[in-house]
Amino acid sequence: MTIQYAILGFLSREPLTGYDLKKLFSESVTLYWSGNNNQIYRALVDLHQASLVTRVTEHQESGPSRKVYTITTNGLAALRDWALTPPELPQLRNPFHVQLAWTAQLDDAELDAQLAAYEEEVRVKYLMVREQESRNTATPQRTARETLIWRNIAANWIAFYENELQWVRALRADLAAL
Amino acid sequence: MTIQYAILGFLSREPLTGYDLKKLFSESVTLYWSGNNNQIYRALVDLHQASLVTRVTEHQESGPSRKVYTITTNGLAALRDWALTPPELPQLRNPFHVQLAWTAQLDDAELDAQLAAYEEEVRVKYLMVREQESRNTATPQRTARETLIWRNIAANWIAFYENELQWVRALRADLAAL
DNA sequence: GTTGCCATGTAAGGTGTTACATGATTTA
DNA sequence: TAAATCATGTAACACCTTACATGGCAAC
Repeated sequence: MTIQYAILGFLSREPLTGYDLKKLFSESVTLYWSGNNNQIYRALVDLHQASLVTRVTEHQESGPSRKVYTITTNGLAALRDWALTPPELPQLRNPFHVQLAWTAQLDDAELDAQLAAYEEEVRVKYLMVREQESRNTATPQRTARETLIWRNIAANWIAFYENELQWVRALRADLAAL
Repeated sequence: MTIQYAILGFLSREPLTGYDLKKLFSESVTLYWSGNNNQIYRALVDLHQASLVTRVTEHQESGPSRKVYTITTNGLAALRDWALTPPELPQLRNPFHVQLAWTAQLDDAELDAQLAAYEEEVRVKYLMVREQESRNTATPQRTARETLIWRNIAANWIAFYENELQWVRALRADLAAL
């Protein structure tokens, strides 16, 4: 359900094609959709049927024709209504916790190897998020308020991975001390 | 796929029924399954077919008959193999970020009301997690190492919500200062 | 007497991912 | 000549949630 509003959000800045949206989603770390076609193209059909967007097909000489979607006033109203909807809690799922919880059969070295692998994964992701934020891709910059919000969303992700790194390092140290 | 291993993990401590597992999942904050019947009972059928668990039906005088599942040596081996599997990154999805990102149409008061509502939701959840951890439910306590791990998993969740609280409070202050 | 607990399961539907399918143009 | 990019879409499947269905017993 939410991906439709994420799409409406992007369209509230400028008209885009499905392909554009696909790239925006797959490049973004903060938006959690993988940018797969199935969801995006279906969502666009739904949004169009609900009159929240209009569609114009542009035939190009070189390359395939593109369908450009533009948000309608209905769409803007829907986006505003949704923005006033009660906030949901973040959903965190950490399969590694489940894995960790049941490592009774592993010896100390095997356990630490798993923790080291996790630490490395988190470190790489952390650097990726930081790097992407420093390049500052796709930030709206419409108002100072919006810029502040977008910077803080990115900061939230950075803090999350920092927290995760600290945690796994502390756990490894505690286990070594045991 | 992972819920099967989470079930195997619980069964590695003691034999349990589907109903027991359902309660364990729905009471646990760190395991992210809602504890719905559909997944659990289907997973148990699958595990049984794969010979990772055995099933014994106990007919009770008072109340319905219960099917008690016990892990097999195959099951223990499967759990061990899985514990050595490469760790996955945590998946965090925060619908509120998406909502926040597109609040350009809201005025300052409306925006802060949303942030306040989010802060309150996080605060309540945070207190719940802390409270549950202090009651220390369902901790295995088989070895010092396992106890340390379980305490740290809980600590990770507490830190996560603490981080989220700090973040939203800082953001509200920043926006107020703007 | 209605709610809650014990205990099993099924149905339906929403959400999300990977892979498949097509085909032209540009870049290495 | 192989690959990446532009641009659309479909198929299959995994995952997860809510609600439905049944029925006895205990507690308030």
